[in-house]
Amino acid sequence: MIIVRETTKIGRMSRYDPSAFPPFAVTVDLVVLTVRDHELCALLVKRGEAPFQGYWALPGGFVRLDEGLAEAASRELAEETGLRAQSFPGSLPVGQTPAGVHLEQLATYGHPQRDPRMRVVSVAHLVLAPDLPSPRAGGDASSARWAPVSELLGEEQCDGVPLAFDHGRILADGVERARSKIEYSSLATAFCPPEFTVGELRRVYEAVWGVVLDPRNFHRKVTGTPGFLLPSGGTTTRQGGRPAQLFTAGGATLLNPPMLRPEP
Amino acid sequence: MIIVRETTKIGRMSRYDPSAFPPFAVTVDLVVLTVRDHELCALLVKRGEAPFQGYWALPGGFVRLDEGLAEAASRELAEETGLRAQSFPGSLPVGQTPAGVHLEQLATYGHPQRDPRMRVVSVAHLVLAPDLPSPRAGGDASSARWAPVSELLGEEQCDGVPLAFDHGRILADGVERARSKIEYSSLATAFCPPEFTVGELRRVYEAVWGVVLDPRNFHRKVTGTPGFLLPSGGTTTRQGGRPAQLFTAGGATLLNPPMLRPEP
DNA sequence: CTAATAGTGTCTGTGAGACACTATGGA
DNA sequence: TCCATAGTGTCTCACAGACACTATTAG
Repeated sequence: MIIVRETTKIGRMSRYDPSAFPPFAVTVDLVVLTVRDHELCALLVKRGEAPFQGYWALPGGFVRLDEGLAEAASRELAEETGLRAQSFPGSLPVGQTPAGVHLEQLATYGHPQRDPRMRVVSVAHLVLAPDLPSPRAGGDASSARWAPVSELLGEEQCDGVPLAFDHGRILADGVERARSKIEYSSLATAFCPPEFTVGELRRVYEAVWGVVLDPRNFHRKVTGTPGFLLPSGGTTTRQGGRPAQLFTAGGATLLNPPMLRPEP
Repeated sequence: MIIVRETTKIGRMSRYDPSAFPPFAVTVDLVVLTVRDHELCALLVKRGEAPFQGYWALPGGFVRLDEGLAEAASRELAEETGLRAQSFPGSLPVGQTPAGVHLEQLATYGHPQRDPRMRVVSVAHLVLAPDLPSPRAGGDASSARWAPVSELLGEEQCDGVPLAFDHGRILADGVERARSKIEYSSLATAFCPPEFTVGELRRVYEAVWGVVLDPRNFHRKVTGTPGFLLPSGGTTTRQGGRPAQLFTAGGATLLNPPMLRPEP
């Protein structure tokens, strides 16, 4: 039987007795990814207090008792970067602003010893943003930076030092989510400014996947997928060469057939 | 034991002050899916106490302070069904027993009002199991049942009554995860007994997707994908007709190219 | 025999990858 | 002029879907 009424034993209490339950702290952590200078980068903040004082960590913070998880992630994002990401209910919490900043729940990490001081369960969220001017962390610019994920992954370290807590694993999971999700969705446009060229979108795929794609086949593929790109009418030569058409993200979210990530 | 010292300033406390944090209850809920009689079914338990007394709900329970999330899900699964699912660390917590029972984290649900009594954050997990004899809920068989998801979804109700809490949405998310994951992984074998035929595997796909697949093309596809199926040598006529080769699940987890789910 | 399922072979259309070729700007 | 990038056309191979046909059991 599931129900036990003794409230003294934390591990064996009634399943839904509201007066006695094991108390957890719940936080949100953010994997904020962008493409800068042909490289996939993640936002890191420097910890100012123990434990892991002086280590780089993912931005995040406590969930308040009166706010939802996506709401908390959104608030932390705004507090630490000034970005605004709108969340709305859906099949798995996913949000996207008109500007293209994308927020979705990633996974939850709750190993009993992941925080040495107390039992913390962290609901990690993934944010995909276009290239941003420069990070600010609550006004303190020196304690936040964009770090290329290639330096962070593999060894899971930053300047030779691992990230705080289990943030190396969370970051790796977030990067893998982003890499696989741009295969079958139009999410790569979240890394682009409101108007972008096919070449700029291709460079996003190349940076996220770390590969080189054939420009001609890529062009044929993305312009031939209905709903992926909407021509905005204008052109630009900001990449040099022949003027390129400008596009905005189309309404389609799922790409069928998907973009294929080349094998190693 | 963790003590909350400052209960007055819940919303504005220091990010990592261990002596003061908003206290949450953390639970795991389980979306346990199986294929019975050509139908995708989910395990439900009947609630014996308020709120939602008498309603059907997903199995689940509190996470203990000394166990991880997958561990808690595993324990609840064993307590409520007798199944054993092994969990191990990986990119997003995923586990699979030799017998094929598969456990993975699904998503986390933490709307402030999802439980009317207190603030509960629930980490939902997805379990895929082969057809099982009959459910038992801690020995109380009358309070657990397999319900076809077709009756539960769409209207998100059961016998005309919705599931307790937000379990209708959690179930819908779990079913969608299962439906999409058998496209590009060999996870459909988790619904099969240790040895199975190509026809039995095809009926799993048909039940989960709710479609009819061409037996010849399906056979060519799955037997032609390296690492998906391993011939076990034996044959069976349990489905009638010509004896069919028996297979076990191969080592491959990702199918490339994927199985294609037919359009409506 | 018939019924049922298992398994193979063949054709066709779609689309990805490779790559030649043309188009249009700037230095 | 050269050089860079944009964009089109064409060929080939892989593979999904449709479906004819054979194989092997039970009844």
